[in-house]
Amino acid sequence: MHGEKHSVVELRDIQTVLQELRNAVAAGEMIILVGEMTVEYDGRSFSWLGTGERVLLIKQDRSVIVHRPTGSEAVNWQPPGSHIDALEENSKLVIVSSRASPPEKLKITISRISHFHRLKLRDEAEFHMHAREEDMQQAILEEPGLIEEGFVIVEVERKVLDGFIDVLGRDRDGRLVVVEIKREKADTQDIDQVLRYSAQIEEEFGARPRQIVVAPLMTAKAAQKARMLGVEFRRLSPRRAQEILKKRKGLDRFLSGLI
Amino acid sequence: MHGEKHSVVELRDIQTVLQELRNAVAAGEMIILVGEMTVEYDGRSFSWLGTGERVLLIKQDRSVIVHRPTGSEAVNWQPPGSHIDALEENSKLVIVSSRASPPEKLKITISRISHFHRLKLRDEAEFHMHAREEDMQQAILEEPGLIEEGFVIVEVERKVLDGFIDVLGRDRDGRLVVVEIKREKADTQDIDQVLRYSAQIEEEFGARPRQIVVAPLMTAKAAQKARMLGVEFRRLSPRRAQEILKKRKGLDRFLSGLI
DNA sequence: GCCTAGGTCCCGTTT
DNA sequence: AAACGGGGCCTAGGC
Repeated sequence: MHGEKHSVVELRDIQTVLQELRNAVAAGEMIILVGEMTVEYDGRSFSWLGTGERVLLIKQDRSVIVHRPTGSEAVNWQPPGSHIDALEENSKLVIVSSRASPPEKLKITISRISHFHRLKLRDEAEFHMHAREEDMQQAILEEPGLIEEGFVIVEVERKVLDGFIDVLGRDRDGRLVVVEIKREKADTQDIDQVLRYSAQIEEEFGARPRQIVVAPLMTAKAAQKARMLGVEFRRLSPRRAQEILKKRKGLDRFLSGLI
Repeated sequence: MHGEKHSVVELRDIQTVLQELRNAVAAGEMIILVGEMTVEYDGRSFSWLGTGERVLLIKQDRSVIVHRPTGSEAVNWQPPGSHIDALEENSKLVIVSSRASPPEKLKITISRISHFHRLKLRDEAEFHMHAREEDMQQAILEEPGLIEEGFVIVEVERKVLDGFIDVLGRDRDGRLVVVEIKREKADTQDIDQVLRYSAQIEEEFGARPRQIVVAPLMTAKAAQKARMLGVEFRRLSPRRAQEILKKRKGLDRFLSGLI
């Protein structure tokens, strides 16, 4: 770690911890603090968490995260860029993180510290994620036949009044098709959504489009609703979409190698 | 901290770290590890994160969390209860967390360790949160007049085909009222939702109910849609609901003190 | 700033 | 297990 410092500090050195904390925040360092604390939040809602032992992270972008000893989610947090204050109050270390918009404040009152680290972490790596809805969309753009023989793309992410149509296309008969893509099991709301979009396309183009939901599965209720309302279903999993894209990429490389 | 152990371990002691890790997991202790690592995830989607310095938490319930030096969200994680394996691979420490349903696997390959802690944290505190939608509902139940003079509750969380009606009531004229509560700004989908529920109530009771959306605000489009379709709006913020509840609680305490 | 949608969302609750 | 909705959701993208 570059310029790394670390130290274990007793709470009686509260002024030392305060100084370390302020210096670390000013220097854009990360802080890991383990200890006994209470946490209050006041903002979009408000919450109270009584005394217990937790892990506090203050990151290099001044985001603040409090983790309890169980659960994959942080119990309290403050997003990056917030203002951080540290002070002594009744012989306790108090950290206040606040931001103006939306107005919210996180107050952490620390009564015992068992670990305190300052660190400057270097992490320039890119994060790549695949098998998302976007990959399914991309696969359909590259192979419109996934929808059906003769399907052609008209527009992607077309804005309608209150949302975006994943794919707007035409079938072999020239009829408009509103396509809604779901990475996971499609539910009744997804059926509602494609119908909402379809109604707006109908109003605009003067002809009723077909509606197709693309997903690996549908809930039983969604399937029933879809049948009743004439919404069609095409099975496609994000995983298969990803495989299709990989194959095409390999093919592209091969073809460009030939030139 | 009770039974606390901590140690800073060099990666050359990889077998020692392995043993510490396994013992800690077996003992239900929490691990904090800071170091250089790559992270692969394969499951509901898949992701790749190249080498960089991060903070790894393995919690007492075997949830796994990887934090980068910025951002309030973890970059990779695995939920509580997963199975954790630790092994040596090409002179690196590899931690694999996996679960069967849904099938997913997180592989963390650690090439350098700068901090390693085992800790048993005690945290029995209850977490309380207020000013949520539930508080708004509760306030309406205790003071139906918040909806309007003469409003009475008929049923709460009534199940309809694809959802639950927050509050079903009757106005002073005995007409049914479908109430939909939103903690934040209500949007067009919320208008659709209350109309969908209302249609089902109409079918069941044979009379068209009124529809009321309770929220602190509405988006402009939602307001327009509501006006067009006869959906009414009552302004109520979660904050005010919470204050009303607090006042009533104080009053209850006062009255019970009188008995 | 508002609005909209995706996410390995997580989490609780109920069937 | 599946389904459903809330959440301080967070985050990204458009306008």
